[in-house]
Amino acid sequence: MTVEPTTRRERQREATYAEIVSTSIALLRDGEDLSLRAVAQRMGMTAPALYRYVASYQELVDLVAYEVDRAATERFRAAADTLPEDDVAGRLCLSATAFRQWAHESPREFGLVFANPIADTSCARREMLTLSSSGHLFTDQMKAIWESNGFPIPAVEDLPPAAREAVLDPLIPAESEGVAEADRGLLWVYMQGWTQLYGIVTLEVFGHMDPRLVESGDLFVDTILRFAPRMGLEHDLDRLERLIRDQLAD
Amino acid sequence: MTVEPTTRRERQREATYAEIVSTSIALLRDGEDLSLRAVAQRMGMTAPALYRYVASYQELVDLVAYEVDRAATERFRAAADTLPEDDVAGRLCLSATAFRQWAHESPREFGLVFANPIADTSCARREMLTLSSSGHLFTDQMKAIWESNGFPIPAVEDLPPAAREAVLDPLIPAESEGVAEADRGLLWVYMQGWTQLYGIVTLEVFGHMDPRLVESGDLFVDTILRFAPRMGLEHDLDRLERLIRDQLAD
DNA sequence: CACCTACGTTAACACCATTTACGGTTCACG
DNA sequence: CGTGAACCGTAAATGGTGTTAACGTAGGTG
Repeated sequence: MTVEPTTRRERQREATYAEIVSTSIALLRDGEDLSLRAVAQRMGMTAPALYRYVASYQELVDLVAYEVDRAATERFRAAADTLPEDDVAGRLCLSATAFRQWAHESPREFGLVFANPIADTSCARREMLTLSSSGHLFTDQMKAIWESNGFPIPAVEDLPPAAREAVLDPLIPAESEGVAEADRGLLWVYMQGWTQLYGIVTLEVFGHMDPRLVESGDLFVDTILRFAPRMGLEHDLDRLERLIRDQLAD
Repeated sequence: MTVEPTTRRERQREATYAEIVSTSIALLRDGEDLSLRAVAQRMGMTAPALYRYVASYQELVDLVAYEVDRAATERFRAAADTLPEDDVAGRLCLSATAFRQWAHESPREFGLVFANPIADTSCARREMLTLSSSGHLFTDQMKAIWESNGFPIPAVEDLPPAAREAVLDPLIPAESEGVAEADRGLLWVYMQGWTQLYGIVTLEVFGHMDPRLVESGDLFVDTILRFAPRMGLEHDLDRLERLIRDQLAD
C-alpha cells in the first residue's frame, strides 16, 4: 500500500500516532469521555503535544471514528462467518444483528461513528465516509445475495436523476466496483435497506422507543424480516428469524 | 389543568422559568450553542442563578427539547392543514415532509429532540417522551387514515409478547386513547412507519448520505411512498408524490 | 416589626480546546 | 564531525464549559 516509512523519526511518529488512536479507543471502552487531555494524560503527555499529530479535537474524533468503525466491522464480519459462505441471506442478517448488538453495547462509539454531524464540515470528513468499512460490508453482502438469488432491482434509467447520479458515482460507502453500471439499481436497494437498519438501531440506542421493545428486539426483527422480501428472501423468513433471535439471545 | 399560581412570587417565578426556555430557544435559533452561561447572559443574569430553576444543564436541555418539539409539531400540523380534513393520507405526507424540512433547517434542534440519548438517565426523561407532541400528531394522523380507509393491521394476539405489552400500555408517544384494545395493532404499524421516517431523516441530517440525494429528497420520497401501501394507499401514490415534491420545492 | 425564604450575586473548582513561547532531541547536510 | 533546522515535547495562558459554596438582599409572612 503506502511506502514504508524508512527513517527512524517517521516510524516513531507513526507509532505515537497509532497510540493516540488506540488510547482514545481504550478511553471510550472504559466508559470515559473522549478528550484531548484525557488521551494525553493516559499517554503520559500533555494535551498541547497532541496538536503535533492532530489539527483539532474534531480531527481526533474523526480519526477514532474511522478506526472504531473498522474494528466494529470485523465483528459484523465475524458474526457472518459463523455461517457457511453460501448462506448469503443468513450472513447479512447476522451482520445486521451484530451491528445492533454492538450499537447497544457501545452507544458512545455508535454515536461517534453514526450520529456525528458531518454536514457542516467540508470535504475531508466526507471522504472518510466513502471509506466506511461497515458500509462496504453490507453492500458486499447484499451483492452476494443478489448474485446468488437474483432479486429484482430497479433499472438505473427508472431512478430519479439525482438517484441515478448517486448510484453511478457513489460518494457514500457503496462498493461500486464489481457492480456493472446497468446493475447499479442494486445500490438503490442497499440504500433503502441501510436507511431502515440505521433507523431502527438509532431509535433504539437513543432510547426513543419503548424499552420493552428494545429489550426484546421485536421491532428490530420485524424491520429486518419486512425488508427481506425485497431481497427475494420471502421463502426463508422463518429460518432467518430463528437465526437472528438466536444471536440476540447471546 | 394545574392550579393557578395565585401568589405574586409564584407568578414571577413562572415567568422567569418561561423566559429561560424562550431565551434558550432564541439562542438556538440564532445558531449559537445552548449553554447555561449564554442563556443567563441573554437574560442579564449569571449562570449559577439558573440553578434556582433548573437542577442541571441536562434538565434545561430536556425542558427546551420538549418545548421545541411542541413548537415544531405546530408546524407539522400547519403543513397538514393546507389540505382538507378528509384528505387524511395527504395530511400525513405533508406533516412528514414538514418534519424533514424542519430537521434540515434546524439540525441543532432536531438533534436536541430526537438524537439526545435518553437511555442512561432514568424515569423523568422517559416520561417526557410519552408526552412528545410530534409522536401524538403522527399517531393521530395514521389513525385517521385507518378509520377512513381501513387498512389491515396485525391482530394484537399475533404480536410478539413484548410488542403486545408495548401497544396495550404504551410508554412512548402513541395516543392510545381512542384506539380500542383490539385495534392496537395500529400502533405497531405506526412504530414501523415512525422507524422509517426517523431513519431517513436522521441519516440525512447527520450527513451520512449522498448529498445529492439529500438535496433532491429522492430517497425520502421513496421511503414514504414505499411505506404508503402498508396504510392502504397503493392507489394514491402518484398524487401523494406530487404533494410531497411540491412541498419540498418550497 | 422581625423573620425567613427565595433569588440573585461573587468566587472558586474542575474540566475542556486551543495558542503561544520556549527548550531539548534528533536528524541531515555541508 | 559539527552545525543548523526540523521536530517533539513542555509550561503558561486564554477563554470557554457545568457546577458548588458562601454570602447578601429583597420579598412576602408570622
